[in-house]
Amino acid sequence: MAFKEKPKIQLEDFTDMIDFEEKDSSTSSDITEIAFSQMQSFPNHKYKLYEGQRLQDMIESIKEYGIISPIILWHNENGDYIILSGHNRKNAGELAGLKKSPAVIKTDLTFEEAKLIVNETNLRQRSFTDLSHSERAYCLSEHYRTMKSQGKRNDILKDYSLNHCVTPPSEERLDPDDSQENATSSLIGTKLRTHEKIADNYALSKNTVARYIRIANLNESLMNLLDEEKIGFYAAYSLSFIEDENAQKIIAELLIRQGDKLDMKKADLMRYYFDKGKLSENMIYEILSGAKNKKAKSTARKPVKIKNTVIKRYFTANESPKEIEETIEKALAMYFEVIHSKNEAPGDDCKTTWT
DNA sequence: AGATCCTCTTAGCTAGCACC
DNA sequence: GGTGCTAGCTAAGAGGATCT
Repeated sequence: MAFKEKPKIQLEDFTDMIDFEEKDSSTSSDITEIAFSQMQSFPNHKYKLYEGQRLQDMIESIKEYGIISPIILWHNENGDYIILSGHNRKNAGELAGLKKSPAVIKTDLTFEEAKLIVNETNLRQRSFTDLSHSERAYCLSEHYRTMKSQGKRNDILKDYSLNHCVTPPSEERLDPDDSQENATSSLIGTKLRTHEKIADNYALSKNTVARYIRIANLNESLMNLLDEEKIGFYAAYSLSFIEDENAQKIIAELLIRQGDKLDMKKADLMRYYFDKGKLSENMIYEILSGAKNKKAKSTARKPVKIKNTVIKRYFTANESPKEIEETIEKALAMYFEVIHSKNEAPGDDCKTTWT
């Protein structure tokens, strides 16, 4: 599929993506009726369709009232009608026995713009916390990539908002006085701290955003296992460093076959052996089965712990850990000074023994 | 920016103890 | 011996701080 190149627009932050200011009058927005058979899913659509009660409710609603909110379609250069917003409505509509749906047809979009609309409309229908880990990873990595590459399209989102009677998540995003700010962003100094800006938008820490973006590197099978909680979030993060398609495939297959949950320890171990170039299929099997459960001994000294009963013997409850640490350090300095002076003392052969 | 380290919280497990 | 409570330990999950 060939996508047209459009001049790049710099994007400062998330508010830029959902600026409702009408800027592009070349895009048609009339509502028309399109047969479901003509509609195609967006390529690599990562958002899962409703299931269970939610789907049933949607089908019942469509049977009673029909599809009230038009599906947004992208009529691309190949003449295809690609769904930007409305995968669930199409699915439920078909199950309700309908053959067609009202639709808003969009033309003159780049693939990146289309993808941006898919992400944003999905986020407006469902809150971020409702999304599965894989959907969050996809959404954040796309958001990150878009902010890095820049570009936006506001008119479609305006249409979407009008057609769906959606209140934007934040007043700030719709503030008409803010239009200049929300429009194409300035060219200087706005690409810094991308993770932090994204983190602010989703109420996450920047580290969590970075972890989700890494997790987006996992293959589909591992993503599904993550969503099914067969892999912990942090275990998935460790696996994301295993940037080998075949290794990821083997891990997923073995996990599915064994039906076990992959914990952080095993995931860390796999990453460790991958980094050393020793993560063979056999090694993966051994790690998952528990036969291989320890990294090679580290040469780094392990931290020394002092039991609470010892601490209580020498320190009061008022003394902070820092004060205790300082006192222990001074005591050790005195101890080694005594040892040193005794060893140096002339004619003194006997060494002090400490028990 | 990305990776790693460190710290805090929580849950699960175990040992020790008192009581019946 | 069985039961219940408590304290202590460990590992995992989560997020902030720091390093490269």
